[in-house]
Amino acid sequence: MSQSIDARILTAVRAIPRGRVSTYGWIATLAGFPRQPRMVGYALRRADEVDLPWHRVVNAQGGISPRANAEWVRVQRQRLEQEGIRFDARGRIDLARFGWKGPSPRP
DNA sequence: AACCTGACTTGGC
DNA sequence: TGCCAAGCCAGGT
Repeated sequence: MSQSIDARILTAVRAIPRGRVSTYGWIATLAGFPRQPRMVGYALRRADEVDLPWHRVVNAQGGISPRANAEWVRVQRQRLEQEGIRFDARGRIDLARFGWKGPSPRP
């Protein structure tokens, strides 16, 4: 296909439903790049798309990954809480409850 | 054109 | 539990 890696990753990110979260690893797999979660982070870092729900992507522990500008970490948590997502005392999300691994119907 | 740097995950001690 | 190495793309200097 002629789509760039970034484009495919961003497409997968856009599919995450509101009120749910996905991980770098899951998104990588959905985009067709299993075992390359770093690519997801890199793509998001470069992304400038305004409507992209980047805040719904968290790390495998259900936590928000640190980045250069710590300000965005706060923004991300705030946005997730607005969507009804709960954080535990350690600042982590219960992936078994809020995690979204793909378009397959959730039981 | 080489070199550096970033939103990660997993397996092995 | 925790630290380490490997896997590996793009854009900026």
